Amino acid sequence: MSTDTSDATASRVRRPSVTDVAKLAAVSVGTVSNVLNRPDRVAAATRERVLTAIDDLGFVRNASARQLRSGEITTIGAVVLDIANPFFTEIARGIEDRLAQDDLTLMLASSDENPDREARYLRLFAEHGVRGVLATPSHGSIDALLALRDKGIPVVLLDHTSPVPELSSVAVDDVSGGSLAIEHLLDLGHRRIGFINGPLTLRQCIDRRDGVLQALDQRGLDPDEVLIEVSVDNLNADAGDVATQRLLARDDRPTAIFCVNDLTALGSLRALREGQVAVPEAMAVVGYDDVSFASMLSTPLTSVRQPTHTLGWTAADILLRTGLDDVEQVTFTPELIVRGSSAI
Amino acid sequence: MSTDTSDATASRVRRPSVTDVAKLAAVSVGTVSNVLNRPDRVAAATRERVLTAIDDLGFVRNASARQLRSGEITTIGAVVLDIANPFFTEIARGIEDRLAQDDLTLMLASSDENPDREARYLRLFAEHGVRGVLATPSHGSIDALLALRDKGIPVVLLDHTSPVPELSSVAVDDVSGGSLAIEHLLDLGHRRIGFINGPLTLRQCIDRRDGVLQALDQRGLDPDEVLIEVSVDNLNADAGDVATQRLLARDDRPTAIFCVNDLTALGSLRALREGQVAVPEAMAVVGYDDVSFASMLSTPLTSVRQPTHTLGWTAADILLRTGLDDVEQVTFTPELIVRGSSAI
DNA sequence: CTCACGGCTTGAAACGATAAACTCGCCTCT
DNA sequence: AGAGGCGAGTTTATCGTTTCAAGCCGTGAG
Repeated sequence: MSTDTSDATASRVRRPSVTDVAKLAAVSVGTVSNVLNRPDRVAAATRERVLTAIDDLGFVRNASARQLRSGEITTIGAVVLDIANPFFTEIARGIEDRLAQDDLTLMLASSDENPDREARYLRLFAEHGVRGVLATPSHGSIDALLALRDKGIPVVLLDHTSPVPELSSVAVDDVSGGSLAIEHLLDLGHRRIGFINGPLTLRQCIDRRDGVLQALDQRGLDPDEVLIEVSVDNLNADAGDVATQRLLARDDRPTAIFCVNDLTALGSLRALREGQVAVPEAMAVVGYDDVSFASMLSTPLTSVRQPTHTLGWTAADILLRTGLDDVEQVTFTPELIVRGSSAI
Repeated sequence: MSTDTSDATASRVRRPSVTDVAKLAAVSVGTVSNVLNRPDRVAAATRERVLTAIDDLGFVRNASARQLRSGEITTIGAVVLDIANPFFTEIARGIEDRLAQDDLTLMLASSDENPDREARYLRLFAEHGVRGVLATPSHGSIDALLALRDKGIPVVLLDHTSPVPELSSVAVDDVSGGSLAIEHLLDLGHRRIGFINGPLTLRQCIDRRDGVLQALDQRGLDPDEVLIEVSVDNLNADAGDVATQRLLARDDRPTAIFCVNDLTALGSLRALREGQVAVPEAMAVVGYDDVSFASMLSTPLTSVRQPTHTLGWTAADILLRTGLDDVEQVTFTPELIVRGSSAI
């Protein structure tokens, strides 16, 4: 029995290589390579022999050696802000679907809005020589991405309009999304509005805020009077919960809250329920992203919808179509979905 | 402008290699390699010179060549059933967190319950020579996973008790989870219960069903009388919606529904709302997974909670700790979280 | 004065797969 | 009959990195 194990172990020590296959099939390595890559150049009988040998040995191509020699690459890398956020998994899905068309694989990583983590993944991708990178940049990582591009790795920004002309990007117009949300609340008559925003190091947060301010400006309203801004570090439910509690504790409690994304809004709704604040009667809530469950919440959530799947698909498509040769900057337009959390 | 582009392209043709660095720093390639891997063996002055050269050239290690020569591997692969399902993204998170401790990277892929897709990813992982594989097997893929293990790639099954003694696995006891759910409904007095289950090719679906049947048996109830089984192909909201409509159309409409996962339950709740069926008064609903938003739904969802993050973390931990040397099969116990969708 | 030693560096041989160049019969065409 | 072409294989250089035996050189012990 112990013999069994050690035998098995021994046979596992080294993966069989083309040389082993060649030996067993009594041909040269070149022929094995031909069977693998240009089967039509090999006589049927020989091909059969080689294939049997491959089967017998359990041979699997070594991707490293293959890539080293041929330079052919089948992987592309993507860094998103948070893999636990449905918004990003839907994007990932869009990416995967586009890549599958070309038989490519996705290396998916989550930066957690942490520039160090993002940098680490970008380095890793570069070392692996990925065919290209899709990234939702966090603060200050544009330079790293430009450097990547200069090294010959095509980059497409995800959910982020490129701040420089050299990078392709796919984004949703978050400024107009921010306007959409706040105008809706203003139309409903709200004049004290809480705005739970994420760190202003994130482009999404900056833009949505700009949209909010623009809309106020257009109506001649003073942001200092209308808006109560609360900032959170993470764009998740817990952060939204805490921020909402802060808003509720204030003397000048707002009558509406605009949350920078749906996860935050989820937490906000939780805090409101626990604080026994009626939604939308005592407090209207608007979220952003329109994640799949937004319509199913205790109070269906009004939210700004973005074409997530299309976003990912398009980003991958631009990457594969243009490579380094061209720059394309696409912006989609968001749409407000009004539900029970704001309208009565 | 077009000149700009072509210039840039030209400079990108070849990535700088250790040889280039060595030349610039006027040392041998061996020294460069030492700076990279065993910096303490290199004199400080030399090390500085090499590091500057690396910086100047923008040198990035070639992971393929590195892996080819040294055999050292920093990637592990994971195939889950559906990356859009929060249950699996939480698992992925657990995996990532464990891997980060050892500075390893995750290649995450989604099989969509499609054995061909799964097989393709497994092959890809094998070619890349990953350090190990975590997989939520779909129907019939156990053999492929055993073959992988025989090739020297450690495998840990994810959310799946190993049917064979050779494979490590991390799972939640879905049989007892199924019992938990159905006993809860029986305790509430329900005697006609709809059971929206996924394909019986999925182990999760089989086990939860077994748990249901066991619980009925234990109470001396006849499954044929109590249970109305409806089968869906996909474990998502739309499938749950359609299945629920089918249940509602029946003459012997049930008074409760047990959905095999929360996404299905989400769809079920949607159908019930649209059909104007009061939950839980006219229809109790129990889900499975306790995804993050289960508590926030229009009717907070009773669900069977699983330790998702821990599941992923443990799977990765077993993989890294034991490798091929040992087999560990861990089973966690699920927990019923009762909420408004079942209790009045 | 020699020799051994230790710190630092070098140079060349791998790793596994690929592709270009080449060999060797054999057939066809002029 | 000789040139040329073709099909089926083989040989071999090569990708970029790591590793390892070997070399160099100054120092302290014998």
